[in-house]
Amino acid sequence: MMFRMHSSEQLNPAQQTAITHLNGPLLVLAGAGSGKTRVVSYRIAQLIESGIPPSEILAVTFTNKAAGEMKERIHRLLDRYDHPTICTFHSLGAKILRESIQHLGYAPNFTIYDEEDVNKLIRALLQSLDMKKEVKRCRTLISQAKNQLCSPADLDLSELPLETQKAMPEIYSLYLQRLREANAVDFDDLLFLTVQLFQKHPDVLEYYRKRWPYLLIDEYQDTNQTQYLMARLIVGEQCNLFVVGDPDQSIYSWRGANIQNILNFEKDYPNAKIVRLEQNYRSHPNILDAANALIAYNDARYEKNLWSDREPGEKITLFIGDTEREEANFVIQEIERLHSFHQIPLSEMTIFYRTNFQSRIFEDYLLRRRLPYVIIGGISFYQRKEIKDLLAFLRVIISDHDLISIERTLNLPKRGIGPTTFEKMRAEAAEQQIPLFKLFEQVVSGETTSFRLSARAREGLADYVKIIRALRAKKSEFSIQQLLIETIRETHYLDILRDDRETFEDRRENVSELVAKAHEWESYHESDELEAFLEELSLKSSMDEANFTGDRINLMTMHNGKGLEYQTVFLVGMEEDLFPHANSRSSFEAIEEERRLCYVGMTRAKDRLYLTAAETRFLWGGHRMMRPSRFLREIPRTYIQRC
DNA sequence: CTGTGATGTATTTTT
DNA sequence: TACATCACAG
Repeated sequence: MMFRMHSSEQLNPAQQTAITHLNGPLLVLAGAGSGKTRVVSYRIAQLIESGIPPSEILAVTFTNKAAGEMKERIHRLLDRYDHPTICTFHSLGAKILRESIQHLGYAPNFTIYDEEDVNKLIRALLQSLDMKKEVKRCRTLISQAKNQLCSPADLDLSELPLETQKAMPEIYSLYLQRLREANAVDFDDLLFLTVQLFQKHPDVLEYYRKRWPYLLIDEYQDTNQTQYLMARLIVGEQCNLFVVGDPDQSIYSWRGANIQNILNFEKDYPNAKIVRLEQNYRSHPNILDAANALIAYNDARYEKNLWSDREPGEKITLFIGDTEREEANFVIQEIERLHSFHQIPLSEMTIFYRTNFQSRIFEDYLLRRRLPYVIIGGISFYQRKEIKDLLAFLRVIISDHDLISIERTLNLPKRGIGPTTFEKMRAEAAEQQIPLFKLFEQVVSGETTSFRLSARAREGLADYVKIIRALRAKKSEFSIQQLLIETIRETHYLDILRDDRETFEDRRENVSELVAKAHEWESYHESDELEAFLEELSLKSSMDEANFTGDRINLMTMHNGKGLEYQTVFLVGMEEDLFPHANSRSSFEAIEEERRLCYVGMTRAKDRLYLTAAETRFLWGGHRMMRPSRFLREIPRTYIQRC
């Protein structure tokens, strides 16, 4: 092995086997804390050392954070080489579509719609069908259809009201039509359309097969049907597929992840090799054995025996308070105690909860005790209204088609153009088969007279068109940052914000942060491609924006905790209907997934684990009696001390 | 079209 | 509890 390895990073035999694997399919079953990221990075380095050009290697992750960490590791190992492609599934889809989407009849400057955009689109569409209550359900159904690569007709609609069942096919096709009209794709399309592209155009597929003969996939247990097929298509007959995952950490089935993908790997790839990483380098045996005992209650899994050769460590502390206030108070006291008597840094302690709303009470107590903390996840910077507004302007600068961004910006500031007028113009543009913005220009110039507008609306529209045109004219000579500043000035955006005096200061700060970010992006990327900038931002999640620096207590959902580790972990709200969540009660599979989530939470802890609950809790607008979570019963008493 | 106030209803997890 | 949506008036 030519690349340098730190002596502290000696490899065990199983890791060694995985890393030196060269061709053909390999599944690495990597238990929690077994050195998974290290194995993937070393394997990439090993491939390169053995003469494979870095450009022929593609490594796919689920989060930008994981991709970033992997890149960093590889750069450390092999700084003198070109880098392989390391990205998330979604950005891979975006990259491929950016290059080749014209084969599917879209323009390459397509916009990526996020959840909010999609909601707006569906709402508008359901309004015309007089079923606006079903927005959420329709969105989920459409998303499921795309994630499972089936038409909505193949979905199980039996649970739904009859009306919805009947309307679904129409809604779906209308939805697809609107997206095309807007030259936009949704999140699921980044994968769905990529697979369609591969299936309909074998020559295009062939190109990508040759480009990346070596494919690695991290967190394979979280792949959905579309991702599964995408991988299958890319690896082709050669099948140099290296996947890493842990079925016990599959926690995204609600987003379409299919745990069978990893459980059936040997069947899908008949000559597959399997390597098990069972030594855990993270946790004390007490914690690990407790987690093992819990997860053993699940049926759908590979048997495995994760072990650790560390000292047994402390027992898990269980605390059940009378109320959620008492629970929070206990947690904060323990944090203070560990911090001052055991010198445990605040940043090495974390509070994990099942649902976001639970963070509030802990925030209250942390604030009261003046302890620094950070909530990871939650609303992302890029989901804030003021940020979305400004980015929507930038999108309109790029695209004539983008319905949602036009709708969003058209009335900023107020121009007397409401939903009715907007819908009229949208329909007219669709009728004439021209981009919406083109129609605006025609209306303003008097070319189109097929419908009338109020004088105020006409004036407003003229103003809007003038502003967008002016900004477009400046696009090529201005940097992104300058363009952003110009947008803010032209639209008097700060004045718009000033209308709400409560939030003005915060929002103005966010706006200047965005301007700063644009500048930062440009200096880092040596590119002033507005399109690339916007694409990167639309694929950012709240997790990517999370700031882990500084000595602060981290608070987050258990889902967000995956992939992290802390010296001390507090798993709070261990109560039936909260965890496992009430919505999982009815299904056996759903309960198993909750149990896996608990397993993930527990195995984040290196030295200390606390499980806490409350007997009564303010929930659903009233005080409710809570029963302890079944998971508490499933963990053998020998590992637990009651406090 | 816009702004206000009241009423209702939802709180899982998110790339 | 808190926010979103809705109805109504200006």
